[in-house]
Amino acid sequence: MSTNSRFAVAVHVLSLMAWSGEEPLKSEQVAESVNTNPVVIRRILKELAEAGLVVSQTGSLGGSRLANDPSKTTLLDVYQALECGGVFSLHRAPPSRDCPVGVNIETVLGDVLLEVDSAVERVLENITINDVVRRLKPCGAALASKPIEKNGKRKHYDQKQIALPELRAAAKSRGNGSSELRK
Amino acid sequence: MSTNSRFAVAVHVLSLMAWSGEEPLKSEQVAESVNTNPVVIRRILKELAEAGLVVSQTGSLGGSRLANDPSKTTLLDVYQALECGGVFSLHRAPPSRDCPVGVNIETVLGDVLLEVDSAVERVLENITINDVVRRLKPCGAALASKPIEKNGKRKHYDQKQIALPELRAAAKSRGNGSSELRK
DNA sequence: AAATTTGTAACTATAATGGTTACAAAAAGG
DNA sequence: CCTTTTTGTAACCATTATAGTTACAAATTT
Repeated sequence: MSTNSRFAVAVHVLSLMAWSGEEPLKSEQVAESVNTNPVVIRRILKELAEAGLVVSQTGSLGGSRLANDPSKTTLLDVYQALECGGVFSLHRAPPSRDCPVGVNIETVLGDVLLEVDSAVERVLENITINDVVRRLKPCGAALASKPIEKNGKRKHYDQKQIALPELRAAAKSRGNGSSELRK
Repeated sequence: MSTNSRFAVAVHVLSLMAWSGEEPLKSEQVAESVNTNPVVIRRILKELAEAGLVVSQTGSLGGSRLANDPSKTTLLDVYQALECGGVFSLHRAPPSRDCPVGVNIETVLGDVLLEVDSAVERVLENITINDVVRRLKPCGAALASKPIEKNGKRKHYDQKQIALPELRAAAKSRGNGSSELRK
C-alpha cells in the first residue's frame, strides 16, 4: 500500500498557490492549510522547485509561488517531480536462476509494471492544477473571503486517514463519472 | 513509492503453481524459487487462500495449489487479494477547514485517486496468470527439465532491487508494445 | 506413533515517511 | 550595517509497512 501522502500534499500546495495568484506564500501559511509542519512543506517545495514547478525566495518578503501557468502544469508533472516510483515493486532479491519461472518472471512483471504505470500516467497527464482548482471552487466559494487562517499554533487534528472504501462510497453517492474532473 | 514486492511475489507464486499443474507445492519449494523465507510465502499464500485463489493442505503430502483455472484468475484478483490499497494516499491529518482549498481538496483528490485506481484495475483485469505463464515459456523452456531446485540452504543474493529506469530501458530495447502480454 | 507440512505467533531488522527543533544563509528595510 | 523575516537544510525521533527468522502447535499421511 502506498502509505504516503506526498503527492496529495504537493497537489494541495500547488492548488493553494494557483488560488492565491501571484502573491508568494510562506511555508508557514501553507502548513496551516495542509495541517502539518512547515519543514514538511519546504521539503516538498524543494522537489517541486527542482522540477521547475515553483520558485521560492528567502527573506522577509519571501515565500513560494507557481513557476508556470496552472493550466499548463499537470498532475503527471507533480507525480514525476516527487519520483513516486511505480505502482508496485519487483522482487527484493532476484529469484532463482535455476527455476524456469524464476528466471524470467522479472522480465514479464516488468512489462506489466510498465503497462500499469503508463495507465496511471495517461490519467494524470490529463488533469491540470487548474482543473483541480476549478473543481474546488464551487465548494470553497463560501469561504473565499478569508483565504488562509493565520491564528496561533493550533495543533493537528490527529484524525485517521480517509480510507478507500469510504471514498468510493462517497464518490458513488455524489454520482461521479470519471469525466467530471475536466471541463 | 510503493516499496513493496508482495504483488510480484504473489504473481510469481501463482505462476509457479500454474506451471507445475495439479501437484501441490510446498512453501519451502516456492521460497526456493522466489528466493525468500518459507514463512513469507505462507503469509502471502494465506491471503491468496482467503480470496479463493489457492488451496492449501497440511500434512506430509501437503502443500498449495491453484483453486481455479489459471486462465480465469486475473492479476486484478491478485491485486485485490493482497489489498494493496490505492496508488497514492490522501492527507494524513485532515487539512484546515478554514481554508477554501483545504476544505475541499480531499474530495477532489479522492476523485482523482478513484480515476487512477480504476485505470490500474482496467489493466490488471485483462492479464491472467495464464498470460504470464505463456510469456514465461519461451525463455524458461531451456530449463523446463529441472523444475525446482531442492538443494541445501543457499542464502539470498543480497542484490539491489531492479529500478524503474533500467526496466524501461530494457523493455524499450526489446521493443515491447503494451499488447505483447496478451495473445 | 512418527514424519512432514501448514498455520501462526513473536521477535528483529530495514526503509520510507513524517514531525520536530535548531540554525545558517539569503533578502528586505530601516 | 544591523535587524527582521523566511527559506534551506541538517539532525534526530516516531511511526508504519514489509520482510526475515525462529519456534512450535495443529493437521495429515504413512
